[in-house]
Amino acid sequence: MVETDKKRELIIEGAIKRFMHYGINKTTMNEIAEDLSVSKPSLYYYFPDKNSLVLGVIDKIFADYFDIVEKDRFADIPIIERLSSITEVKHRFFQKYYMLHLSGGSPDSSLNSEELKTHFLRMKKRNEDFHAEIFQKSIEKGEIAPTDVSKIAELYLDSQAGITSLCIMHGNKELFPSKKELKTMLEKQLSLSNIFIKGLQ
Amino acid sequence: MVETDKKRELIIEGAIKRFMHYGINKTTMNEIAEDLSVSKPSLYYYFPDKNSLVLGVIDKIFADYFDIVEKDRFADIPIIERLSSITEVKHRFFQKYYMLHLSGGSPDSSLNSEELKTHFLRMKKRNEDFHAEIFQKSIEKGEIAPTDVSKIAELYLDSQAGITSLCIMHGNKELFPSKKELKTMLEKQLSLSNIFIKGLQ
DNA sequence: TTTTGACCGTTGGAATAAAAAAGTCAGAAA
DNA sequence: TTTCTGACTTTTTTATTCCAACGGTCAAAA
Repeated sequence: MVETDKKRELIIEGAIKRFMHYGINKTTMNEIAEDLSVSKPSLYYYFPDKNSLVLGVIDKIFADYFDIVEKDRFADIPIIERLSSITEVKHRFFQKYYMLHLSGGSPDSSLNSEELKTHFLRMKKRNEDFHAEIFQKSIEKGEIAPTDVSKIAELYLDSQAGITSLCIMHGNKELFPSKKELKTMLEKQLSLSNIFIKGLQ
Repeated sequence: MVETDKKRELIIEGAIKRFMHYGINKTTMNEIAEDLSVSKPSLYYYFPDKNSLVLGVIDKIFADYFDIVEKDRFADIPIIERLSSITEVKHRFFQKYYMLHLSGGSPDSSLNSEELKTHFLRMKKRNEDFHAEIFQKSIEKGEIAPTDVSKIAELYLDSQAGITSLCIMHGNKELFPSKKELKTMLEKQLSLSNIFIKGLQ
């Protein structure tokens, strides 16, 4: 069983490599199989369908994200620095996995299953809870005034995601946002984050 | 000449009615002409092409918007109330002209000419200048701390537009956002606006 | 100056065919 | 028994064709 999990991990990593370069829709199960020097049915032995594989990929990416941002969960860091560092992590992930279009709410996929959507909502919820906790701790430290941390966390994340969304929409219709756009996007997110926190004091 | 302008106005108003209901792409020049009980070449006598007509329509809508929001430009109103009322006006326009997809940066149009884009940028700039002025006056009144009002106006408007953008993207893939989505969108924009202003104090 | 019927070149959407992808299965290999 | 595969079927995507409908023009009438 542990061998099986290892294989699943290997497949997911292989899939990620392809997805990062060509996106989910432009990557076929055959290509993933060939990369790993196995047959397509082998893939289907470990994943019942492409959807499940995509789900596995997304799970791994989010797990990596949460691993990083939750690392100093209990460290005593001013909330402004805390959120800035999270924004930068998110920015790295955004660039790295841009081709998967994870920021659009649903990934680059006609495999636009309900399963995937609910999964996304779970991730969003987890991120909101995580941020709510940050706000809660900050309130207890007296950095910011007491509020409904759930609501505020949602609003904060929406305001940040909104900037990303704008960047994607207004972007040149190229495949990839330019370095310059990415830079101004990050700057805006950091500025907005700082003003937001200040507004909660 | 003043007669010509009147006719142009009439055509624009007729076009707006169709655009509001069916969007720009799904409205034909013939339909607009028939609505006004004239022939298609008559339209082309007043507007060289559909692009120009669309441009006229957009100009009118934005003129209406600026007429309303700039009305109490010199009134002594607290900035929070000021921006709230602007947000609500914008919200009304967003709903009313939703089918034209003016919020997406470029309108619902394969007529996606450069002319149109630059025009949009001009409108955006004007709105930014207008908001910068509001921030500037607010600084002079001592409501908020001095800052780079241009930068702040841009960031403020991006944060608001970002929420709209999210609402459009995440929305059910229906033609029109639901009443509920619209309501939460407005609430988020108002909350964010208030926090933003507080963050500038 | 303004308006029109008749006309032309282009385009976008429906329909179809062709290609490629997802997914299955009986059976072999380990 | 668990893992894997070649050969297969079914579904989806892409390419192609075609035609109505659209944007746009023009000579001539009002």
